Amino acid sequence: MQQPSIPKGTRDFSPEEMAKRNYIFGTIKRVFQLFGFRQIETPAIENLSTLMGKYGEEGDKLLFKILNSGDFAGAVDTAEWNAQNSNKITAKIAEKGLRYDLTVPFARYVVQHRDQITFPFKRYQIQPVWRADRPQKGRYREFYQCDADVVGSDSLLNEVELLQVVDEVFRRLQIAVTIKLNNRKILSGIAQIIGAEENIIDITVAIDKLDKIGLDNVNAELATKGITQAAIDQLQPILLLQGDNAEKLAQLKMALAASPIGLQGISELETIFEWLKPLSIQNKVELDLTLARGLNYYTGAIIEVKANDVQIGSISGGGRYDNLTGVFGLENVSGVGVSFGADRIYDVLLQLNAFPETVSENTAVLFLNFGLQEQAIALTLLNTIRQTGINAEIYPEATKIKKQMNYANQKNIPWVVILGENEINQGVVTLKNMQSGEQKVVSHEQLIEYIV
RNA sequence: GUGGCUGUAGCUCAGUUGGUUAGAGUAGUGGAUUGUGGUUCCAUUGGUCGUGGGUUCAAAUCCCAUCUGCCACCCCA
Repeated sequence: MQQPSIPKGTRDFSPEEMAKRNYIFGTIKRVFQLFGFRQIETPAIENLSTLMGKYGEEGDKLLFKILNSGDFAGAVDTAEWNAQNSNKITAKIAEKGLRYDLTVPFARYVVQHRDQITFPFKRYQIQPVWRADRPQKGRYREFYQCDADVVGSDSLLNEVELLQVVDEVFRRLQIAVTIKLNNRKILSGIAQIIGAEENIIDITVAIDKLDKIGLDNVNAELATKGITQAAIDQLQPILLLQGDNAEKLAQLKMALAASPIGLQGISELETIFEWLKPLSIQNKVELDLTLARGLNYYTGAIIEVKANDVQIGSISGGGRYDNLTGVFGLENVSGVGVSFGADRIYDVLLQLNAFPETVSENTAVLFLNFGLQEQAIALTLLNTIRQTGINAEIYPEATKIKKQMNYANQKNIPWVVILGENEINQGVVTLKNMQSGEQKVVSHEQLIEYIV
C-alpha cells in the first residue's frame, strides 16, 4: 500500500505544535483586542474577479484556482483548447479561487457591508491563506496570517498605533525585531525627480535589492530596465543616505525639494516618528528606503518587520492603501493595516528556543484505573476537579500500572492520582508528583489544594 | 515559473568496485517487576531502499522520468 501524503507546502500540526501555535495566536489576538480591533472571518474561497489583478502579475500566477463544478470542459470550444492559451481557458473554467491574503477579501467585505459598518472600522482576522509558490524554509503554500486593519480614517495616528501593536506583539513573544518603515510617496517622489515616473515599479523592485546584491548590481538592473544614465546618476545620493532617521529625512527633503508628493511622504514619516517618540517603543524603528514591497496596492506608509537573530524572510508587514475599496466601488475610504506571519513566527520562536514552558494545554492530573469499583469513585472526584477548571483525565483501561504511569510520563502529566483498594478502604488517595517522584497520601478534600 | 542538491525502519543514520537473506542507535511492543513512569537488563514487531520505468545473469548502488524536502532566483508572511 502506498503511504498517504499531503500536498507540497502544506503541513499537519500535532497536539504539541498546536499548543505552541495557539500561544502565538493568543498573544496576537490579545494585543489586537487591547487596541480596539474586533474579529471577523471571510470564506476561504472568493470569486476570482475579487482576487485577480490586486497582487500584480506575479500574484495572479500564484493564485490557486478552483475548477468550476459540473462539465467545465464544455465551456471551452475546440479552437480555444487548441490555441493553448492558459489564461483564456482558465477564465472560462474557473471562477473561484483560494484567498491569497486577508487584505483584499477585507476590502471586499467592507464594500459589501458598508451599510452595517460604522467607520472608522477596526477589524482583525486570523485565517489561512494560500499561494501556489514553490515552498522553501519559512515559505509554505498554506499559511496563517493575522491581520489588523483600520479603514475609513486618514489619520497617521493609525499608523502609529499599528506600530505599537507590532512592537507589543513581539515584546510579548520575546522576539527582538527591527521594524522597517518607508513611504510609497517617497518612492514616487524619487521616480518623479529623476524623470522616470512610468518605471516606478522597476525602480522600487531594483532598489529593494540594494542590501542583497549591492549598489553596482542595482544600477546595472536599472539600466537594463531602460532607466537613463542621467537618472541613475541622480539616484545615487538617495541610495547612499547615511545617518539616523532624522538625518536621512533631512537629506531626503533637500533631494526631493522639487517633488510635492515626495515631500508629503517625508512629512508623513516625520509625523509618525514624532508621535512615536514618547511611546517607549522597545524595538528599533528605522527608515529604510530600500523597502518597497511587491504588493502594488500600497500608497502611503510601508512597514516590514525582520527578526534580528534569525535568518528568515519578513515575519510581519503592512502599510496604507488608499484605493483598495475603490476597485470594488467604494471610493475615498483609506485603509491601513499590518499582517503577522504566524508560521514564520513559529519557526523563529523554535529557533530561538523562546516558547515558554507553560504553553502546554496539557492534562494536569491523571487518575490511574484500577478496575470498576475504583473507577466509580475516581469519576466523581474527577468531576469535582474539572469543575474547578483543572484539566484532568482517567486512564480508560484497567491495564498494568506501569503502562498507565508511562502514559502519564509520555504525555508530560505532572500529577498522578493513585486510587486503589488500599486508598478506598482508608477514604484517601495517593497523589504522586511525576517530576519529583514524591507521593503523598491526602484526603479527597485536600486533593485539589495540592494540585493548585 | 527558472536553475541546483536531496530521499534507506516512526525518527537519526550505516550499507565496500553493482554480488546471496539490507544493518545500527533510538522510539514502539512484550517480559524481568500481577500497586508505580522517566535509569538498567532480556526478547521482539517493523523496510517491494520515495514512486514508476530502463540497463544487467544480478540494482539501495548505474541511467531516465516523476513526486517530496531543501537552496538560489523570482516573489513574499
